[in-house]
Amino acid sequence: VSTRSTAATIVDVARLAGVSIKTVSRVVNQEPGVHEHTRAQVMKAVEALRYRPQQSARSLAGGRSFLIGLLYYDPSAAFVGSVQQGATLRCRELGCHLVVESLHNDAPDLKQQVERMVMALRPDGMILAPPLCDNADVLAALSETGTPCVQMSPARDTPGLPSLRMDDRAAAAELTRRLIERGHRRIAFVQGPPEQSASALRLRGYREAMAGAGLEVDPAWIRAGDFRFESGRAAAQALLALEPRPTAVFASNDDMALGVLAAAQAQGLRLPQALSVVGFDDAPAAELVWPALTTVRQPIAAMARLAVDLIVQARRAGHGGALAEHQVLPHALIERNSVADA
Amino acid sequence: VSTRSTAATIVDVARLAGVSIKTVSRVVNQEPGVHEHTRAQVMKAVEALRYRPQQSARSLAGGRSFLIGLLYYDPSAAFVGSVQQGATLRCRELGCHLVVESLHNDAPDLKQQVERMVMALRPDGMILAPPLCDNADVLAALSETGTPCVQMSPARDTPGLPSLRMDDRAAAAELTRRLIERGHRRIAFVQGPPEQSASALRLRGYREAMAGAGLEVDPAWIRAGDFRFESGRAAAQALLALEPRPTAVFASNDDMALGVLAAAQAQGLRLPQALSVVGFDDAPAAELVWPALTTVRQPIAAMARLAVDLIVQARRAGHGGALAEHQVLPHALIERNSVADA
DNA sequence: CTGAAAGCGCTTACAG
DNA sequence: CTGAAAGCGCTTACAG
Repeated sequence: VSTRSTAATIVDVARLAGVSIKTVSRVVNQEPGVHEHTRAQVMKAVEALRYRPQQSARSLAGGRSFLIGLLYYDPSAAFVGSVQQGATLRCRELGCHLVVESLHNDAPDLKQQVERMVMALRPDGMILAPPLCDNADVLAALSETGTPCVQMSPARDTPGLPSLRMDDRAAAAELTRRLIERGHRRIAFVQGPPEQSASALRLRGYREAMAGAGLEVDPAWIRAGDFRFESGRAAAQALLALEPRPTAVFASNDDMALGVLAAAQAQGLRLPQALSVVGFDDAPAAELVWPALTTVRQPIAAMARLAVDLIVQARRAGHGGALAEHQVLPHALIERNSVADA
Repeated sequence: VSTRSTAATIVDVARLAGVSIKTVSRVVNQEPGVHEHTRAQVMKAVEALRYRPQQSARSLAGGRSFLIGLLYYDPSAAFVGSVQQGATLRCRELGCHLVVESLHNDAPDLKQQVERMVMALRPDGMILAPPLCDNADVLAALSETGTPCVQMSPARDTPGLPSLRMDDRAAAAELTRRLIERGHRRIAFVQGPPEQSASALRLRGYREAMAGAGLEVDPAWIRAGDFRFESGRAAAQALLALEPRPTAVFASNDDMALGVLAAAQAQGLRLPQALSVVGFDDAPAAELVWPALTTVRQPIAAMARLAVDLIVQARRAGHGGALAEHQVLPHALIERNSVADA
């Protein structure tokens, strides 16, 4: 015997409270202009019947679905996991729900896939994780269907398209300065892939800090990488062969930093004394290795919450309500055990 | 100018195709009993108008929401990520969508939270990741609301509650046998936490394989752990102090195996020659370390797809349609570089 | 093989 | 401050 068929509707509540369904609707949606006594009466009926408004009916009648979409490409990326976590929590607080969709960034029918989802679900808004947030097809589908969306850490800002990010350049500079404070002078740098905007920004921050401390950067210290473990390992092998050897390595992300750690340990170096290593992202693995990685924590949870807030606000303001633009959120330096004095 | 307000409805399609909306509905839902010519006509109109049926209207009228819920606790768990990935992909193929919800396993109002979600969304079914799949409040809320659900790797099976899992015991035995084949005799084992059912099963598999090869298990080789990195490291420190030293360590999961690796390397051991290590789970980090971990890959993607299939089938069979019960899916041994000949 | 009618459970726009 | 009416876009159950 399913309780489903017997679940209370707005009519049941109205009857029990002795009011019209319109009044119940007002109370449930916290609209103003209801007598306090009436409101209490209705709430009592709501509790007694355990009434919960049904999303599909509200959506059909009201044009708001209480659904927020999260579009992402790489599900294993720590970034995406944190975005999702932050977004679901905020959604619960605001009474909406998160629908997730994993899409290939280079799928030929990507635009159609997005269109299909949007037309079926009519989400109140979409959160776009990188790199999908920079995908022209995705943005076109969303724009054509009039779906509000928020870009998370996009490669570049688009006028009229709200985006949330941290300051990669500033964080990289800070991290580099921390290394310098610990006495390091020969600090190597492993870059991220050129197609990701964060790569250049982090490198710029590093250079800025080095220059600010009056330190020359030997071009041999700068190695290419692709944000993956292997590239970090390869870069470290080259760096460790240098004479004199760098005393510290700044890897543009944690996965590569793990590669640097592995390469150094394979050569029998005692860490962190023989080589200091820092990463970026505060990936889950960052504290699962030895030495635990000093790194930068992105304000992803805060960004995700804000994204949900922006969408809900825009919805309240009516369709096409303009979202606030381009915000930069504060990051945090996480100091662990991978840095020693030079 | 939002395209939303002008999106085609079933009425538009019916008019263009010169049929009733009921016929359009039949074609769109692939119901039998429509003349081939009529079907083609309707499809043409659907394409021309780019018509997509709206979830909320279908849900309200038909009692199927095309929404599937995924309930999980720890978002950073690799298991959950894989489940989600497999589920979203299958959902897309079947025309439904995945709504995710992160819940604290010990939240006081857990039951209400689940109830609230279910009453609002009326999902066609729920996928329950561990440890939530064993939570009495969650199961009660789902059962009371008549929501079909599938347990992923539950601690124990419940009659009438469908579950999907792998054979932990068999996999652990296989992995142990592989170690034995490589010449290892003194194989240590790091346990998982006692409250997780997989812990006991993996230990049993290990013991079984050892006994099968006629090898005695020294009680000192069995160390307690809690599935976390640190516990693996601590266990390894104790094991490496043994005389004679074990030549291989079977850690009950990858995170602990990483800890074993770290402890061994901290003592200057050359891996994998001086110590073979195997894990369990094939976590993302398993191939990000050196030596890359030999481990067991759970059939999570297959489990997730199956879970979606079961829910969709049950829905087609009508409310409360019974789901198939208790299936065990095949796993895979992933051999990398962390095992050397003894 | 096809369609006219009723209704799912809400919100909107309008009155009073 | 409150309510009666209409309608959102579909599917169900029933005819023919």
